[in-house]
Amino acid sequence: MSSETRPARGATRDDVAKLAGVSSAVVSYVVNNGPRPVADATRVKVLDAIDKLGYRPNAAARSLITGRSDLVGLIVPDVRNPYFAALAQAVEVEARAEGVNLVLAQSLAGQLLPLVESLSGHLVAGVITAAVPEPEAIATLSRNRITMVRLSLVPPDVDATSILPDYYAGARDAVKHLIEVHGHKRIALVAGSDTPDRPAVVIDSRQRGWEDAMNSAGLPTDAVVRVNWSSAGGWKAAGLLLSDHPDCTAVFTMSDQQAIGMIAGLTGAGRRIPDDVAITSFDGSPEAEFTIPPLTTSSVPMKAMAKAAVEQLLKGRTETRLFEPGLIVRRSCGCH
Amino acid sequence: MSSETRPARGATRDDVAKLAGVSSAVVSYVVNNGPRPVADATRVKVLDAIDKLGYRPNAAARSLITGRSDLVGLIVPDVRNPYFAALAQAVEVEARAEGVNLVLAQSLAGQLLPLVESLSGHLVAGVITAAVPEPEAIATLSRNRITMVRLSLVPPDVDATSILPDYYAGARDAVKHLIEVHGHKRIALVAGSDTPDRPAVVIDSRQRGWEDAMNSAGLPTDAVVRVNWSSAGGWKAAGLLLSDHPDCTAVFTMSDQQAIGMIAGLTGAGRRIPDDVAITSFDGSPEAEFTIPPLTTSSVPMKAMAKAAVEQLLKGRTETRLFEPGLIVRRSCGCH
DNA sequence: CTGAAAGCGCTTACAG
DNA sequence: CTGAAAGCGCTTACAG
Repeated sequence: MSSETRPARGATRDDVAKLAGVSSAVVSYVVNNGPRPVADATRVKVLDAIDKLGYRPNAAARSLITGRSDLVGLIVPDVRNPYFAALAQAVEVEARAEGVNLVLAQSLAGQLLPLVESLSGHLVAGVITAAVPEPEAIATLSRNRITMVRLSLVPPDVDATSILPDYYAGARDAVKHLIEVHGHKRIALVAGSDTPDRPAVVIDSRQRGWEDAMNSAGLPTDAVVRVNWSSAGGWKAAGLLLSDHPDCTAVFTMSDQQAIGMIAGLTGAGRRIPDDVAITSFDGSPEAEFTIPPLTTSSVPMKAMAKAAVEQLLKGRTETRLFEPGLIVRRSCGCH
Repeated sequence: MSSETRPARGATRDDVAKLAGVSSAVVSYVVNNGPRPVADATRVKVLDAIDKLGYRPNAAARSLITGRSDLVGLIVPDVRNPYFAALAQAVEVEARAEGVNLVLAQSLAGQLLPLVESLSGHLVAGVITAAVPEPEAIATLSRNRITMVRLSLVPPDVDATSILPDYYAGARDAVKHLIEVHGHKRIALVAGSDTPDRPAVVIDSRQRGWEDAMNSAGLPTDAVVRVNWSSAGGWKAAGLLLSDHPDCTAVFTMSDQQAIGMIAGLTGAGRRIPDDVAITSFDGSPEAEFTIPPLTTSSVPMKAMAKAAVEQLLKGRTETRLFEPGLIVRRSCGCH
């Protein structure tokens, strides 16, 4: 199944029991704070022995008997993408706070099934995914009764536990800002796609947010550019915008990475931001503060979402929850 | 020790054995391709049964008996930092190629000891760290006979297995480029530090590379700015450069994140890059392509390093290896 | 080539 | 409050 290395045996529970002069069951009671009470004097002896021996419970033995582990799988497309890096960082922090170790798996444009199979063998307490799982992967998880939580994954399947930002409201409010505060009438949408050539399988709620904001103001929604969710995609979108929709005075990009590439592309083409083209984005990533000009963006409450995801997993809840982004206003939209 | 959820029991080896009409030992032989040979006809029966039952070996039971697991710990300060994200991505890919699952742990300016203790309990095959471990953490690992590989960690302790870029040569060559190709005479160093207020505990080899390049050319090495390894640090460095070393015509930054912040800071202050201040950096991160202007940077061969780190861990080797960065020339240094 | 059996380090009824 | 004992699902000598 895998390449592995040297054994790493340390003191066992029996060693501790012997040194403390108690039975090994008592050591368990102390280590786990139950399920039987232990006299204080006994507890002290055991704790001393544990300390003296540097004893760590063997997670494998514990897993074997309890049928679960303190492992949770996290699946992201690619941690190099700053959005997923932020997501992974937040989930790791929340998981650790709950005593859970995070197994990182990247789908990198591949199938999730092998990842999920590998994770199942570890009796993971559950899987948090920010990548789209194919039906086979979902089936494997459910066969092994492993909980799956979708984090920031659009769109949620029906019945699936999802923790996600309110993409719709965030996008709508950002576009409204461009319309109502800055008076723009021609605002393009830079949509994200993993397969830019083909139309999206489902409409991203951010697109609906943009459309509704435009429609409410009686503005046209014909200027749509669909590119990868990356800086390179945004760069490409800059070119498409200038050639296909030269009359647009503003843009809403679905991700900060796209906005970063777009700024580079537009600036390289001699356009000034926000004077020639105003930009508002979505994500709220830290690097949005250091673009030139600094980027106005809808900030996703990642920490709260990560916490909710870990909680759902551990508590076994299955409700879907929406988190409101907040617009961080900087110079790229024309403010200041 | 931790919050955990529902059991996830599936078919066991005995179920497979029963269905295939063989002993459970034979199932092991098939699953593990050894250590005993199995007749082809028998193997087929077993494989069929495995398939039919959706059987996955229980990693906990296997770990318990073999004393090791297919888990490897990866410790980074913070995955949100694009450099560590790139590192984590590369290590995850190489680990998975070897059938190994990566447990992500972030030190986030805290101690490594609790992370290491948590990992030890899982009989991890080893730990790869890009964060500085304190002596207690090192002791815990060695007590549990867990191999530690330091990846891109400066400076390596004596005797520790380290996989790192040739910081010295990379920095020296980058600075030489500024001197020899572009004729700069006053080149500042933006050094990194986790504690900018205090002097660095050890001299980063990148600093020595800068110094030696300057010294060889008979140039002064008094312009040093020490800031955090972040965009925010680079932004701050821009201010310090303009106030403390206004005569510098070029800068070598130790990390791309710092360069990104520095570009934003200098541009915000009305300086043109590379005309007023030329910049060369270190890392080779993807976003360096989308700064304005695009950033010249020494590219670290992360994939090769990650592969070497995983290999060292699994093979139990302990040599230290250096990897040569390559200078990616873009516009920030004055080229093109 | 195949199988019966011991044992990895734990947890948890159960009995005291 | 404490302990003896069964058993989680595997691997691997050992015997056949």
